[in-house]
Amino acid sequence: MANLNKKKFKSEFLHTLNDRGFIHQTSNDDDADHYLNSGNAVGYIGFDLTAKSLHVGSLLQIMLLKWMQVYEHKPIILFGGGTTLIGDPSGKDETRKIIKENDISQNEIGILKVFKKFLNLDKSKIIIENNANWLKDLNYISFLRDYGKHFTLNRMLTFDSVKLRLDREQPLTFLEFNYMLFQAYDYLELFRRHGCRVQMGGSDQWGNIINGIELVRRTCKDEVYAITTPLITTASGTKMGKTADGAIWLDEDLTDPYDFWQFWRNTDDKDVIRFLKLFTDLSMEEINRLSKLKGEEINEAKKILANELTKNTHGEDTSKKVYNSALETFEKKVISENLPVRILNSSSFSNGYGLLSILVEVGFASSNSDARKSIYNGAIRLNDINLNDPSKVFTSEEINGSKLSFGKKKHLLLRVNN
RNA sequence: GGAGGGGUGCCCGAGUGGUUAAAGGGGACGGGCUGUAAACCCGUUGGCUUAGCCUACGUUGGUUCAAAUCCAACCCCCUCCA
Repeated sequence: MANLNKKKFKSEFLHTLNDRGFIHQTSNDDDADHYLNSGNAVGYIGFDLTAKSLHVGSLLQIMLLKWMQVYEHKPIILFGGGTTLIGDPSGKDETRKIIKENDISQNEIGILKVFKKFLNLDKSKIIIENNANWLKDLNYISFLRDYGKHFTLNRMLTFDSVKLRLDREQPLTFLEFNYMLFQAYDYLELFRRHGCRVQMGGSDQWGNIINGIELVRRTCKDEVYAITTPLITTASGTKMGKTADGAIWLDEDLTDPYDFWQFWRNTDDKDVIRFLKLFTDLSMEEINRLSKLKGEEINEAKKILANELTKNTHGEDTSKKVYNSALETFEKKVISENLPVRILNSSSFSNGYGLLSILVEVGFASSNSDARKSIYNGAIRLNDINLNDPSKVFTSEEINGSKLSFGKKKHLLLRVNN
């Protein structure tokens, strides 16, 4: 692979991607650059339908599609309605749970909702496909005869997705082993149907994509390309987008916009500039300016990161609101009316509002024991006053409208519902 | 099908009859210091009506005053042989 940092791309699309740190590997980059320079290129990214929405781990791929639209290429969103029935073994060290077909179609609806926030879904600007359309009715024998003959086990066994399982002594079923054939076939279908010549994806998709390129080459004698993005980890080495409370979703019903904003605000110093390049569309000039900030000033860049992302994901009004609540809570140190509200149902607290029960109810503790431990650790405050008596019982008046805090960063407004 | 090795808490990994809710490390969370950062120091990390009790070391039975530790059967994984 060429040294991409020094590489000059002619196409604006690849140039921008390279500048902003999106590119991990490309296949045949001179030809790909030429193709993407000619305007109206077609490129796709596949999305599994394994969850009811997308989280920030998918944001990088969404941004790729967005940059395609910016440079007037035509992106394809490929929903893996068919492949999700199998489960991609890439990067997984254990077999995926089998997902029901009904859930898969529900998931598609939720995921489409996310794309609507970031992309222009007008039919002239984007193609939305679902590989169930061609995979579900495939004839096994003819598929094997037509396409299976292009794949050798010798080669398939060398792919990382396979090796990982074998090395870790985890089972890899034949079902999953077939996944890569289907993804290769997807690329072929999209090439035939839409002239698609670019497939993008995370670096763990490299093997799958290369298989597709190979299949197109063998069956159509034509050249298509791969672009993979680096695996985004935080400075502390963890996978992007996971917190103790689970994934950070791009859906306000799954992750409160307040928490979404806080997630970005809490970015490690060393990650801020990289994330601004990857996850926002701020100009490089602006980002370069921010990269000169030092020490405490970096907090300004973090706020911009959080504001931009919240704006793009949840809209301008919501972004302003959660920004204000952060200012009030962390800088003015007042009880912000804009904090996430948790309603306590009076019927569940007929014996008074016991502290342990409240903590479990709002999700600050997983059990009463867990709540006790947090109290012991000095993590719990009500209106900024430390609570250290696990047997404390409040009246509804004491609780209603109060701010309950877990640690320094998690704050909720309590409301009592009669 | 045969021979051997192995299945321990979120993960890795000690533990071969009692003082083991289970060493150690990692991760995570909390406290301190800070800048809602990093690093560092300290604490927590099965559940409950918490000075006590209950459930736990692949599953099910058994031996024993006492089992993660011994025995039997079963399930799963790995290696070598067929």
